[in-house]
Amino acid sequence: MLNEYIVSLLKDFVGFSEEDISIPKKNFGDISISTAFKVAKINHTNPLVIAENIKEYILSKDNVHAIKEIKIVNGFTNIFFDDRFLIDKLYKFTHYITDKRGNTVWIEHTSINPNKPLHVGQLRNSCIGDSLIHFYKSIGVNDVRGLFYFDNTGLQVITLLYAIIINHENFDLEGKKDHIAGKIYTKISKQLEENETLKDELKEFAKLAENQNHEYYRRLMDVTNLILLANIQTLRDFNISKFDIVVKESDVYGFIDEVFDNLKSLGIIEREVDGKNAGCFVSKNLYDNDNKEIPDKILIRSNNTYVYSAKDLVYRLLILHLTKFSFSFERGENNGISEYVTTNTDDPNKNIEKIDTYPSKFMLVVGNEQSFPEKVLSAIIKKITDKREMIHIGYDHVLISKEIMKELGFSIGDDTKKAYRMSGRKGNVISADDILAKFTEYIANENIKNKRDVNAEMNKIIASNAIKYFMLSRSYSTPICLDYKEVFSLEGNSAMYLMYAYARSKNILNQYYDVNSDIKQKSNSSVKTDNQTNITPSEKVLILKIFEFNSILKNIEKTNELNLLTNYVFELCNEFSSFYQSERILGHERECIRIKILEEFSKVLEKIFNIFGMIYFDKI
RNA sequence: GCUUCUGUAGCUCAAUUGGAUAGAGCAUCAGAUUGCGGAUCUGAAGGUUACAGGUUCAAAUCCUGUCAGAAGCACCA
Repeated sequence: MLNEYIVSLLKDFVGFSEEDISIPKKNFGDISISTAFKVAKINHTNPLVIAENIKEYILSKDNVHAIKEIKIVNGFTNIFFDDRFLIDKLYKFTHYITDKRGNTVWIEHTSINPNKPLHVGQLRNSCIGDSLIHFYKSIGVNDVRGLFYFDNTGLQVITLLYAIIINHENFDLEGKKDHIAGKIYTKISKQLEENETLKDELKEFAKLAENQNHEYYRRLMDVTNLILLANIQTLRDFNISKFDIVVKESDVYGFIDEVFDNLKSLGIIEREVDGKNAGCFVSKNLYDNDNKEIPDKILIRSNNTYVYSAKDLVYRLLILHLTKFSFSFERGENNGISEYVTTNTDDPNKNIEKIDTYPSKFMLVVGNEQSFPEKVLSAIIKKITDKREMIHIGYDHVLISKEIMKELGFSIGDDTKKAYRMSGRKGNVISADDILAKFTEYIANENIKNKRDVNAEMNKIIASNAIKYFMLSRSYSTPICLDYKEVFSLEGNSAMYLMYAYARSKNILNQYYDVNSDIKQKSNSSVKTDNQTNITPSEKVLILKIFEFNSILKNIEKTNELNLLTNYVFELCNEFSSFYQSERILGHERECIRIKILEEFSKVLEKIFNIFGMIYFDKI
């Protein structure tokens, strides 16, 4: 909005670039330009002189008199806009749309090992991934898809199956299958730690369960599918359901030999003749984005078996259309999971399809501890082609607090640690279901205490919003220490605060619409236009904050950091709250413009709620 | 041991990616309100950005060193 106008004036000014524009923290100006410093550095001149030049330049180009005043402070060029210009922009306000609409952005998140309930750490992953999907859609990218990797093979799930079949653990109990599986898995893990011979038996069992023609394999598929459905149900409770493509690990196996033969012939991986990796196929001579050498990574062991990353690589190459092979997908929503699910059958009765597009931008949301194998895979792909932009969204762990550990029944002793890592084997895990149930109950009690009339369904939605918002409001590199006190906070920068602000603005707007019901039908703007030529200081603060939305969206497109948006929306609601508290809106002589401000405010808020996948209400 | 990341108010986190006077929320204190040591509102206090140097108009941010913490470096999955 405002930035665009300044860019249009300054685009031919030598040394100017769009990044020089920023919104100052205090009342230095409506927007601020720092170009003078850059130019001064190159020319070895005084920045104050350059800033004066910029000022004169802008004023000479400003034919519509949009600018009221320009102040030079410490070398910054600070611009104050004319009220009429701001009002005009308010009535024409539209949200940022990217110029990369034709891009294909595929985002993979929440890869699941189906042997336990989804835990809060994975929930962080889901929240980030799902919100990024909504984000890219909201800025107008046409082809955005959510990918989901389903890890239904490997030792973890086979261990679970062993417990069910050989140890006769009851998987058919009433209840959510992921929770039943989690309990069985924790139990067998303890037994495995204590009993060495059990490990050998498990290895023998694994050979049978990996054989696709064996009964155990079919059973494995059945069990893991049931757990997957339970995991998906959990995500749906958090309003996370935008999965377009599901890739089952079991369907990757069919391609692995041929894809790797290809990689060998291309020289991407080489057999090591001597040294500690003798006999293995390794990736060599890879460089990361900073051109630093990446250590060799074994992909095929000396006994000709594949490591885990190998499967990952094959999956990635197929989905990115970098081999001559491609997945077959079963099409349709009837599987209860997503639009496309991989399959290895060629049953003519089923709706089998190929996907003939691939992403120009592939984003993977995965914990920071995975950054090494991820670097290897990205580097291999970069070696094959530079036509795929690979982005790794790494985030830090979700830890649990001492108090919660105690509550779960772990003896801490005089341990000085403040936070603990979760471990499925030990069973000190907080599942997403548990925290949602606990918080829902907490909200319900709060609402009874405050005599609010809120139904059970709403309590659950409020709880889910709050947890998601909490997860998203931290920058990715910050480890989250889970403590009920913090997650359950309904004050400050929390979802509850935003929902209240929204309900307040909606309340005023609805009252206005009731009185002025004729306006909505007559024109596409729902507000009477008036000839206001000035704005008050408190209005101006809120208007400028609303305009800032677009630069935030632009910035997120560049950095993918969603907490920029949580920070922004909190500040926005703060500005709204103080405006609401100090100024009258309905019945005031400035009613029209103030209603228009509220309309734009609530539109921005709605868009942000949608990005975060938060359900919102007109009334709370 | 090597690599990477992190270190900001008592606590939990921000800081437009090198910008102006480092900001919020809890907690604390002082007022206001009232059947409350509770709830709400207003305000205040709280900082040598782990430490020591360096780079420049400008450093929490970049470079070097030291200290502290976390993760990764498997023929594990």
